[in-house]
Amino acid sequence: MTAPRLLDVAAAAGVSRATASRVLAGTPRNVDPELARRVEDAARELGYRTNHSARALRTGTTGTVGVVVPSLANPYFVQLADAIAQQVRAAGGQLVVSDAANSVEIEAEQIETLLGGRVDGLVVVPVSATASGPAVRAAAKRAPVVLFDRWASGSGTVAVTLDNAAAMRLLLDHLDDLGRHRIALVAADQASSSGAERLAAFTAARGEDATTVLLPSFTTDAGRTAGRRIAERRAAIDAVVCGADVLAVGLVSTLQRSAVSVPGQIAVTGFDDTEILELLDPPITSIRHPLAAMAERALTLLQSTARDRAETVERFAPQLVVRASTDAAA
Amino acid sequence: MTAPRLLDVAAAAGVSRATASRVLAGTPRNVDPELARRVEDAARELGYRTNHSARALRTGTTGTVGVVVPSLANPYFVQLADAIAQQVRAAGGQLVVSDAANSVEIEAEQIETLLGGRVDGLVVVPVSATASGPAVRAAAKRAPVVLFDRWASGSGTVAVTLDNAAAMRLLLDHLDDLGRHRIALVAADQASSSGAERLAAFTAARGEDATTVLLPSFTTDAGRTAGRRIAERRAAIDAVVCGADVLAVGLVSTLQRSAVSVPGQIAVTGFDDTEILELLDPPITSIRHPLAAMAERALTLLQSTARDRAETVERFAPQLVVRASTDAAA
DNA sequence: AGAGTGTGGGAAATCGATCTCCCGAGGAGC
DNA sequence: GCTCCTCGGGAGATCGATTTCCCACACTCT
Repeated sequence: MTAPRLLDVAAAAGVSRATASRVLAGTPRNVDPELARRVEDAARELGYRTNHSARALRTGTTGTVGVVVPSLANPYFVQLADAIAQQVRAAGGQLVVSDAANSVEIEAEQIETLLGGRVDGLVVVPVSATASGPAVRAAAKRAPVVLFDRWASGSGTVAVTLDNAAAMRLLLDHLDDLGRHRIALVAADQASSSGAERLAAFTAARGEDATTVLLPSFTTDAGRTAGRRIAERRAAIDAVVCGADVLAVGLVSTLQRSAVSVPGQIAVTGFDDTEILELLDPPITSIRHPLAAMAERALTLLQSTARDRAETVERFAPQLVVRASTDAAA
Repeated sequence: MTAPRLLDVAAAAGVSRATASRVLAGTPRNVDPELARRVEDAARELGYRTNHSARALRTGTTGTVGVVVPSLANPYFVQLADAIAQQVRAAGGQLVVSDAANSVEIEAEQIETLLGGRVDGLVVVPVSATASGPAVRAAAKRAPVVLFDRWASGSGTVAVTLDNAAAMRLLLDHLDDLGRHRIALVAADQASSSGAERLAAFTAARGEDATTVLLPSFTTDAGRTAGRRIAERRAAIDAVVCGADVLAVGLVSTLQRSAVSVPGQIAVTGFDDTEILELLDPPITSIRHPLAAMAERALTLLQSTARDRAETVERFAPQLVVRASTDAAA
């Protein structure tokens, strides 16, 4: 009762292993349709499944892609990983996801494990724009690597990201249109490229002395802290742009607790358009990433073995999703 | 510049491939310490990495475990998968996670993909206590399978779960101790074993005519709906037990919006102790699963090839985590 | 009819690590 | 001093699919 091998299928169909392989693996080689049918029938009858280890050994590819994200506790990264998983599966592969626990060291370990393991390529959402570079660069020598959502300097690798500057402009213009001009930014994780870019874009648009609250990490708890500070200055502010949804959720709940109405007194926006936005009343305006398109592009880049591609950053267009936290009519 | 093979290491160390393999793979066979050192040095120097495809082909095991969860949109399942990932990595393996999108059909597909793929064993959190059985049973013929967190009848497989009845008792006793006796249950997904068990335990304790609100799915939105219904009956109720944290979150936010104070007028408990509990004020009392211990047990079961083990359910003891949603002093 | 062209399909090498023999050397026992 | 045993370690088979030759046959063209 051992599993049937290609040899068994070939024998049952009365052909050689070579022919059976050509038929089942779909090698672009002409095979007599009659033989092909016999092989397929035999395979079906025997319940044949190709042995991936053997194929991997012979072809040198595993059909598995690895992803390293900063933290799976942030639902945005879960969504992101899911978008990549969709693409990978559509291509008949598997995805292995690792969590870097927001630590550059653990990130390096995870990258190492995945590479030492059995992946054809790696998609990395780097924890830090500076400190993640070396590990990624080292990894890129051993397998194709693409950065995703964030870049890391010194990585020597392409990055597929959102156009954060454009996103910030969308948000600010939207708030301006609503007559909100005293806008504060609540930003986190300046060490990440996305955090830094969002802050930079905000500062560029509103000037150095616009109110900003900088937090260490993209967590809801940090959003709470920000909420307290914003509540104190409620008189001077009529809108808050948050650098991440998780921040916005914490912020809104804290504001409401302080009897600040949203969007009545202060409008709030998030960033990333995760599902947790629906946790609160009101639902929160946010920026949607074109994750499917980005994931597709990332996988295309992984496959094109152009490993000498320069350290470039591709930016995808964001989309503004208006909800009641900025426009009560929405 | 091709990757070094075991042969190269053996040559560099002046030994045979067999010896090099014994040293590097740690086969329990005595090897001269001097030779072992030479092999290790050579391996390090050459930057040797064992080719997992070759090893997998030869040994017939891949070192990869697959997990299928009902939905990664529910943070509890993300935590659960993470707990399993920890254990698997500790054992030097990899984890592949799949999302069944709360559908029995997609679940069957994912199981099929993982098995066809390259996993040594499968951990499944079945979507349905009845409908998931056949797919699991079929899978169990091809590879070791362990159910996790929920069981499925007809699966012919062991399940490692929480003792939901005990958990419900913990919650009800806690509420009783606080003087809350008019308790309602908000439950979801009766098709899952956990949903059904929680409802059954509640009914057993409080009687058939205790207030229950049944919802189709474990989502925050469902929690909102429940919130509206509970708010209507606020006079008759002083506590609500939710069958899942995501429900509690939606419920609390809706109650508060309806000017029902928590825990003042109505105490609320969750289930699963996920991190989103901290999203709201007040933090929500919940039940913590001993996920690490459960994951460890599940992997032990996977490894013991006792595939003829009967269809049994192992239940782990829950832990009550008291927070301000029931006891404002907490 | 013979040479040239093309096409389907088989035999055997190959991927790299592991594992089963089996041999040789050194030590113990009588 | 000889036999037996133990233990380290090497040669080669093996896992199963892919892929590279290369042969054989059929058909066309001169």
